[in-house]
Amino acid sequence: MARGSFREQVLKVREDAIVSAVNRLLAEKGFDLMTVDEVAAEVGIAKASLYKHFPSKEALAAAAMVRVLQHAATVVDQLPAAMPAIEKLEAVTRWALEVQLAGEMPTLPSQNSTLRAELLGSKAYIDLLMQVSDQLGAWIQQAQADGSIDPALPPEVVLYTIFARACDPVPGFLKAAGQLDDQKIVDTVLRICFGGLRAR
Amino acid sequence: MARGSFREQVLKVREDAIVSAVNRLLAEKGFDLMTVDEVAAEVGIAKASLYKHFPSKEALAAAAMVRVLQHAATVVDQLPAAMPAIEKLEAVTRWALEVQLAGEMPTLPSQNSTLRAELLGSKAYIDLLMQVSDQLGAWIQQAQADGSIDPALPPEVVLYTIFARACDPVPGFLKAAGQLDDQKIVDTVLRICFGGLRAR
DNA sequence: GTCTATAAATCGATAGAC
DNA sequence: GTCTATCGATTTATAGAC
Repeated sequence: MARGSFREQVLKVREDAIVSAVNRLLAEKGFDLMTVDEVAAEVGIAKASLYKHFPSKEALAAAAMVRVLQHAATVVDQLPAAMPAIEKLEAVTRWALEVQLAGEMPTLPSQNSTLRAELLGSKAYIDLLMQVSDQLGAWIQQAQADGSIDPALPPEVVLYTIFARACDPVPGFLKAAGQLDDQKIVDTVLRICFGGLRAR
Repeated sequence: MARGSFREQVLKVREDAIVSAVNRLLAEKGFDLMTVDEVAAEVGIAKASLYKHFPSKEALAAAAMVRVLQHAATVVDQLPAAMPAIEKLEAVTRWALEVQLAGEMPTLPSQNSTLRAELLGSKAYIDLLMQVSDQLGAWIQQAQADGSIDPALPPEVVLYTIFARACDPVPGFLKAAGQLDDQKIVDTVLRICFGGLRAR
């Protein structure tokens, strides 16, 4: 029925607005310093209303992580199939650095056990994480086979190193220092990640 | 007078114990999740007594950061003068990775403004930070001059990249994954930092 | 200086009216 | 579902006795 569908759409739009606010606040101050009051204020609704949509602060954070993983999965899917594996890996890493530098990459503390439990209990999160990890893992294998990535490196170290660019503090520090523009920061950090500090 | 000196020593030992507890807790759960109650409990004194030694939670964290910087300064000072600059940089980075992997590297959130103010207001912290940064900066300049570090990289990016190894999440994830022992983790992360992911 | 006890503020979460 | 108002728990920090 059209009326119900419309109301569902309104609900969807509101929840999108909530997740956007959570995403921004997570990127800006992290999970611990983000308060539910702030989220409600940014969306422009009462805190109690917020809890009608999401049952807990952890669920809010999980929703933001699911959405950023959806973005990542889209980026991964839309890379040209003909592109060499190493370039695909660089492209995804570049995307993560750009999102982070734009202040739109949500960051979660890996120590918080309550939050960990919520994430591990979210099927959407786990599925997306595995989907992205599997695709990156296949490219890493290819890149090591064709000799573009050092075959001596354990593949999971390569994967973690790429994932870690999403929460690398270096781009933020460089931006705060103000000497380099965003483009140069992304280029340099990407270059160091794949090429290392040593000269070639 | 001996009596006063003795009591001062007792005080010093107690404050060392406090800073050690703070150091461990900061490494384990970070600033936000560390509570002053926990610190007091770990030291075995009442919270009010703790506040007689340090005026705030931020001051506790700053004291831990000063001590780890003192350690870093010692490590930097004791490297053989004849060692090539690039090897000195690698040695310092290795030390930071080992300390972090041992769960003894205190980590602070860079977003917390109250904490930032406390650190920037601590002369001991600023002096040590500049001392270590200057020494590393000189080595970076040497290494770029002799061609062992890519001269195209902005020196401050190299410095930040090395500093960031102290809070790199990759070693912890690899340890949690359980596939590699500590030695191998440090070697691999160090190799990636200086050599990059790409094959040579 | 160390303790017990508590103040003061914040935060996650909920009750209940509409 | 949205609101106002508030609970209950936690946390930083302090008062005051010894």
